[in-house]
Amino acid sequence: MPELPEAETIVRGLAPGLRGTVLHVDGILHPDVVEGEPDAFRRGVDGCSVASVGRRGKNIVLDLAPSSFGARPPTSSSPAASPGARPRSAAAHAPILRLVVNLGMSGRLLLREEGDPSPPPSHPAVRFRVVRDDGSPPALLVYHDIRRFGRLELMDPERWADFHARMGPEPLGPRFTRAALAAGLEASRMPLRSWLLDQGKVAGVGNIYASEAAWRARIHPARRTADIPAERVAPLHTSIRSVLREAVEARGTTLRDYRTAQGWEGSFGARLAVYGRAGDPCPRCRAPIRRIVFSNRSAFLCPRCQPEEGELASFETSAT
DNA sequence: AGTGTATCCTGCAGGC
DNA sequence: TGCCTGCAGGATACAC
Repeated sequence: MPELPEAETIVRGLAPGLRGTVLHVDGILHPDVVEGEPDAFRRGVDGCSVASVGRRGKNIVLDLAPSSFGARPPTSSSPAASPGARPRSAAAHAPILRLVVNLGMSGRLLLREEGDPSPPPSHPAVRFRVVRDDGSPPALLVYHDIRRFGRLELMDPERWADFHARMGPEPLGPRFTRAALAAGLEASRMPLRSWLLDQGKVAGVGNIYASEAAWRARIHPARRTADIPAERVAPLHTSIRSVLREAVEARGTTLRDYRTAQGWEGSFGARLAVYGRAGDPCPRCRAPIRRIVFSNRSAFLCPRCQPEEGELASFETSAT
């Protein structure tokens, strides 16, 4: 479900309330969402402070460091804490663990402050206590996931380096240049939609924004990337970035399950041009939007704006 | 190299 | 109302 804009929105919602706090695993209600041994996960997380909250592709990343005020007893690798020491001083040279959260199709990360009147999450999978050193009451960080396709993994620096290296450039970052995109497209025979969904090619695009970007760039989603004309690469580059940026500004797209860290819905759904709109008129040319299926997943396009250009392949289509 | 298929799981919408 | 089928924003392993 959640793609880059949704993950980015969650990160922005979590960061102010999580940075500098100490985490304790309060309960692992569904061990299947935790990568590896649940006990090891719990021991690794307990007592760590959150140095920063970030994102890589669709993944939410909490940088963890041994805390100077948490319950974790001092060890040979974490110098004894003096009372009142700031957490970040201990973090400076400590090996950083990373808690990487992939939300799958229906995952949510909800930060619930003490006294929050909203009803408790219906499908909690992992709960964390969020402890602050300013005397304020602890909050609750809940990983909620109806379908449990999401994963929480605690990564050491070596595992993180491998994970990071296997992922393509951030589409909103400086490495994702027009030239890099052109080279990547030319080197592959994949259909454009499959290429965009491949996290090793570019990190963070999912099925919604792949359809939207292809529509903006007027390229058929099944077009082989190596066959995309050179003059369409710049529009595609612009389209990928603009649709992701606009979706971030709108706090993401809520179709069903996605919520921000505060439990709110994203508003970009109202601005989708083609995704989920089979039969509706194309916002550009009024031709009916078409749904096609390939690689076992839906794609949406305007048959007039995004012609197949001689591709022999035919696709199962429907008007609804 | 790239595709189709199956798998993990639950909930919901639509057809009958 | 109830049952059945298909579908869903992701990622991976497998055979071909």
